[in-house]
Amino acid sequence: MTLAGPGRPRARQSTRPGATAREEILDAAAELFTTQGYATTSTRAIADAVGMRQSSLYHHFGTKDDILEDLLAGTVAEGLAFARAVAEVPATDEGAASPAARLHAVALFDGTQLCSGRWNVGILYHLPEARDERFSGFLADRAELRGLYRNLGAAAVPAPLRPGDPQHQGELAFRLVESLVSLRADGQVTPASPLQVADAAMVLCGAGSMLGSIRKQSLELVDRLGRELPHA
Amino acid sequence: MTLAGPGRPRARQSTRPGATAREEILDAAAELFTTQGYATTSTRAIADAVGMRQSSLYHHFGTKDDILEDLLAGTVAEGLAFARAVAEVPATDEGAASPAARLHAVALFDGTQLCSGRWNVGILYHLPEARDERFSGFLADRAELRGLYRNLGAAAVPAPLRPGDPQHQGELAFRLVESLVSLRADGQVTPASPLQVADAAMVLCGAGSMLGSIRKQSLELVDRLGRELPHA
DNA sequence: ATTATCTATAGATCTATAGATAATGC
DNA sequence: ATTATCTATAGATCTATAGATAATGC
Repeated sequence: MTLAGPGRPRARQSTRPGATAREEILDAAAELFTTQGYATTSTRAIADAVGMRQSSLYHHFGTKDDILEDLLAGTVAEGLAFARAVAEVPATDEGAASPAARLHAVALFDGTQLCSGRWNVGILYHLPEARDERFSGFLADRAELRGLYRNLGAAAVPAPLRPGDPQHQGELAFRLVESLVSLRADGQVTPASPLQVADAAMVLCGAGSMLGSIRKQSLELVDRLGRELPHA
Repeated sequence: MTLAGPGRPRARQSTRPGATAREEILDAAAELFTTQGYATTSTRAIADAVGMRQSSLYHHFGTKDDILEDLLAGTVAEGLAFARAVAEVPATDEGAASPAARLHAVALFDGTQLCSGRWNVGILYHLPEARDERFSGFLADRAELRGLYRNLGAAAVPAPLRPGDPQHQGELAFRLVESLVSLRADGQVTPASPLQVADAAMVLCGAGSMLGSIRKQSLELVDRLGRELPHA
């Protein structure tokens, strides 16, 4: 393995996935940020993990913050797009999208995403740094997603079961899905976890007895709308 | 306000709560670690917040890690002590401690703690740094607490309602309680939140219809055992 | 000319230690 | 003598920039 000389385009034989150097950097950063934290991870550590020099990172990203911003954006974008699509499905064709089934579908889609990536990127939400105004784009997306959960919850739960805040169950559903992040961090996720969590959200909404039909509608929604999503 | 000269014991007139310098440091560190993160918070920033010099911190703590360790220990200790006590309450006196009521009580106690401190210290669990082996004492306590939730859940849920992992509902209850941390971080906690979450855990355990009597037993447990706890 | 890398480094931290100083308590 | 503070600093980072170099593509 010949060392790349100055200026010579690096021989891209890294074991790290990614078609471009930029993607390799994002993958390495995802690994390091999620396992060691943002401030603790130096740009040098990222560069080492990719096999380039620290300063070379700056050809691909303006600042270290830009790397985190990119990762954060990547984690909500698809889930938000799916939730928007679900919220807009017309309710009136052959009854194929009850409010409860919509919420189930959103939870299932989100949960599956949180459990399936190479790294547990959902953990980035929990970084204190992520709450900074620098990342307001990400924060706005996440707030919008949370709002969609709340609205779906309000529509799904029959009025007598929701005293006080009508969006309470939706909020809990959102949090339950996000808890997959901690579950995964503790090594407790199984392939069944996303479905279990989506089901649990239904139970919280008082729809536990209708799980059979809800699941069927939900899977159909995930299948149909998931395919239509612009893929990253 | 005269500046303290070298060696002169600092005039302790800080607005920060704490009878001793050590407690003031812990309070300042709790504020900064929870809002800005661990690595991002310099020992200088902590010292400034307390009104002393950076190096003076090292009279009270050996290293920066020791400060975090102290805070982490403080956040689980009481909850774990309570959960242990609840698990050991004899079940046979006048039926005053059904498994469901025990789980409810533990969730309610924990949740109340997570929502009530001056700072949202539960967020420290989410710091990637906290998962490091350096803090194995804290990690072991937290794992034990999680185990107690799981056992209580298994005892509370009637067998036909728990296919697969018998401790699944207990695990979800644990996560639901912890989600109060994120809820609080997003400014969504109300005084009712801990009870709502404990109730939700009951619904997940299929005990929603017995909430009335469970709540009554739970409050009694919290009241009685909470008073007996060695107070920090 | 453009792209992707390199070497070298400025400038700003940050943690922890060494040693001085003054008040307190015996 | 002990305690709690201070000043000063060593030594190790860390981020981002400047400028050189070589391959590529027009």
